[in-house]
Amino acid sequence: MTETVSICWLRRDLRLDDNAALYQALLENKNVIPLFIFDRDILDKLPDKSDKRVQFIYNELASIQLQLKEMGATLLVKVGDPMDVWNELIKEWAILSVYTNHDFEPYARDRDIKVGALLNSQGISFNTYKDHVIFEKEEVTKDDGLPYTVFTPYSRKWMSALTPFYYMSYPTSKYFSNFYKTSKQIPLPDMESLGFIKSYCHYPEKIINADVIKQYTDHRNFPAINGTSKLGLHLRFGTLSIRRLLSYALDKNQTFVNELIWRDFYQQILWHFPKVVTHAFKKDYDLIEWENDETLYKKWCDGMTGYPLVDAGMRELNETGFMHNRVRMVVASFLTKHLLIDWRWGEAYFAEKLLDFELAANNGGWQWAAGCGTDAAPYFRIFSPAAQMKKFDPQLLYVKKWVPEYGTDAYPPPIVDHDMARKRCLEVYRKALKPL
DNA sequence: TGTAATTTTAG
DNA sequence: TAAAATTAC
Repeated sequence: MTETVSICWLRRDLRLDDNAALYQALLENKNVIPLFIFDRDILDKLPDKSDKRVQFIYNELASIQLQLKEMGATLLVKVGDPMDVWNELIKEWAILSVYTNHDFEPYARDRDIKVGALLNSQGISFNTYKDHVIFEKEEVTKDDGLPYTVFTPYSRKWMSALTPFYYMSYPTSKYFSNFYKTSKQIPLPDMESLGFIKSYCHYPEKIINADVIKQYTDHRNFPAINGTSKLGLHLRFGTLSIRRLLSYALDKNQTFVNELIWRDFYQQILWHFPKVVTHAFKKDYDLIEWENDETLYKKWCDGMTGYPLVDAGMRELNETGFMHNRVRMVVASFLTKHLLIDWRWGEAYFAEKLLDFELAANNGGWQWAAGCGTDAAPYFRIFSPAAQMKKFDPQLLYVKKWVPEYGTDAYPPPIVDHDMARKRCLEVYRKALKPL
């Protein structure tokens, strides 16, 4: 191979449209090849071998492959440890430069430092871009340059810093002629060779629903209403550009925009405070003496707690890979505060089950619920599952959909008494946080 | 995006 | 006396 190529490494940005790294790659080069690496380290840790997110990635790659084929180009898909793969690629191709988008997770940061060093040592430039968020890293900080750890002032600064520059789409398609041209398509490895079983799943559509955005403020808290966008999966894997979604929502609904700001907020928290992956943001909270009762944990997982709203949420999650956000808060509060089970257990369960699982947001949400996170609910803010149900599912439409036996003998009695659990939680938290 | 107990206020 | 406001956790 004598002709040089440039590679655009896709990760959580599975689209050809409005993609920062791909735009730069195509603008500055000819012979651009998009690449995806199925990372064995990540795949092998997934306990469910029919994981629907792996299938989602696979489907999207197949779709990208098809789009490229129509242009006489191809996608390159590799399987293995990223460092091994890059060592191979260096031998297989005369690589001029590599382009990719930022990923703020500790594992990804470490990986990218290593890959960058390897490429640079071979005289190959490694160019990285912001794509996944509107503002990253130090772009929105307090006046003294320190990161915000409270949402409200962060969101104000975020809004005041926002100009169209930050949500303009990258016109990638203008430069599609710069893809590496080949008549022979490189086939995708099949799911079996990745160690997974093909699964068929109905994924939330990549459609911005005008009514949902318009009515978001009034409808978002009611799980029986289809009032949320369900776009989390597409934002997670970059099948929808955050810039396109923001520019659509910006003049329509600030409440919805705030949710997108929460997304940036937790990404920058993860960037500035990577220890949150394993530790409470407020470190005294790591002193809480969790009960960690495995039997109760199992009942929570299975939606058999005897609290209808909690059980409805867990059953929705188990069956669909989705849970309404209001209910996510309720089940998280219940696990940590009523059952006194370590928030990391709940975080791990969500990570396994949610199609829209995103480390930054999931970790932020769980630490918020447990009270130990940034801008977290004070520890004495304990949701009453019954009161939440009365407020947000007064007709029991959501509960009855997921817990049809509610109200019959078949439904289990509560696994803990609310009053007792509430008082116990206050005591246990107070004990750990006494020095405050 | 909290709840429950207690106190105050309107009528 | 019930609703509203306040307070404590």
